[in-house]
Amino acid sequence: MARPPLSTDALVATSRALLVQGGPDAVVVREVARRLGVTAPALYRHVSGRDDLLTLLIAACVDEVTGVCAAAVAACGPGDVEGRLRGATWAFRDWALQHPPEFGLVYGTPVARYTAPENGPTVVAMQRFGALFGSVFTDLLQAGRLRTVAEDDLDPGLRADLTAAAAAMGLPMGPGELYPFVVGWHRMLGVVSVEVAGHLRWAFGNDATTFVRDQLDDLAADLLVPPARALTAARDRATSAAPPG
Amino acid sequence: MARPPLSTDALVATSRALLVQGGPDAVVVREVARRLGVTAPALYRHVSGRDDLLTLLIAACVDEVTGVCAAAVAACGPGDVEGRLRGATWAFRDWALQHPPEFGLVYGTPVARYTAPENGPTVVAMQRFGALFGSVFTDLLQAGRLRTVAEDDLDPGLRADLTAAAAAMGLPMGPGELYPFVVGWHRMLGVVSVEVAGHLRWAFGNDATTFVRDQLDDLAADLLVPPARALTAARDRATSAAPPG
DNA sequence: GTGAGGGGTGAACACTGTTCACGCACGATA
DNA sequence: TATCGTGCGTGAACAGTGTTCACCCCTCAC
Repeated sequence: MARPPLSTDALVATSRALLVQGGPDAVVVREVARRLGVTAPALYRHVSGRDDLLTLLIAACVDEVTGVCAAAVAACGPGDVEGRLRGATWAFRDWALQHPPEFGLVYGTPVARYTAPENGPTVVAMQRFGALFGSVFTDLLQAGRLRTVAEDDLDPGLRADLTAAAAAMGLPMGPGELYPFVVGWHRMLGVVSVEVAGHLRWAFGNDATTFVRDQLDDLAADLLVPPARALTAARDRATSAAPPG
Repeated sequence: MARPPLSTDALVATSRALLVQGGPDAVVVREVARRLGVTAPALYRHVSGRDDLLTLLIAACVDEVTGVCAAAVAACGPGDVEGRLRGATWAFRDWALQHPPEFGLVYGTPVARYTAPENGPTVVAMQRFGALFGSVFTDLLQAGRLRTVAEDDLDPGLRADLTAAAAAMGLPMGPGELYPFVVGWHRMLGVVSVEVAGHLRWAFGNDATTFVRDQLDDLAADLLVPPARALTAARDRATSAAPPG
């Protein structure tokens, strides 16, 4: 009886099922093999070891969360830059809450002894994810809705880091414009991490949704310029960049 | 040759050394025993298993971080309530950054398959930790420096949760007064978690200190009432609580 | 002196990741 | 057609893990 060949997708799906069921320690080479109707050494023909399995799994999860965030962004009207930010943020939080083991694997405490391969699938997946949020913020910037920071107000070391980071990511942003992007990423990831890890249970039991929504709303309020002022801000940008005439 | 008896402290210290050196997976019963000049089954006379070892280790780490935060609080002048908040916050962040494995064990992604024993040493240690920050916030409140929120502005479910939580912790605070406490804890833990986990490296390499200081300063600014206004706020509280006469 | 028990020992069991020699079945080639 | 090479599987094995078991020794109380 011909067995269909082991596909990478099947390896990842099986590993993920184990991860969901029992945490990272439960993704065990022999069990993955067993579920695929095969013995453990067979997996080593397709994957270099358990770490490689985790690498593929992490990359798949990052791709998935990138997908749901991208869908939320795409669902917004063409001019609704604020909706894109809020949609992507909430999509990220929802995915995290619905997939705690996967979230923990990707964004939680680094897995012991595991280090992602340089320029491997995980880092390119992470770059795609970063690019998505980068596009949301560049849209905000172009619409004049991003509350930027004056370069002179930035600590010189910070300014240098931000300039380098923007260049590395290929984002058309100055340091004072990348700053709110980093703040947004940092605070959003923090808010979601703490919720998913359950460190709010002492206050809100098993459902901190309304509190977390408040927190993410506050974050958006800190990052965004209200639409009214945005008009003049956008005009200012336009006139300073290319004087009319 | 008489061997000194195995002390719990020795078990914890040895386990912690292994944790620091190689992450949670490296705290291995046989190796702990080996380093104590004993075989593995001997440990089971003092500890019920590996989970018990982790429980003791987590509790010890929580006690340690509680200690450094308490020291920072104690170092402030008697009236310096703002200094207490900033000192405790920064002490927490410093401890976390200097002890990433311990921080990850305590505040990171929950360890797979490990669940803290109900009312065990870890939860009482956590309660001591919570009580310390609770005292900082009650001091802020009494000094009129805490930016509270009006009860009517709180979602009813949120208000109920906060009321219950304040009662459970024995804090003399209404829901609108506990709210900034929860916000402070949530955002501080998020900020520190993300930094320690290294999820800021893409922007700041290995030293995000100045950025994180900015973030914690912003948090303090959101939580605190400036001293000038605090005078009138404190007077308002005093008069409404106990009219002079 | 004798019994009780705290606290150690080696052996064993069922797991884990990983490697090794082996073998089967296929397609290309002489 | 006969033969080779190779992709892909197998069972056995090794070193390591947490944990339990029967055993034993040393000390202390009576």
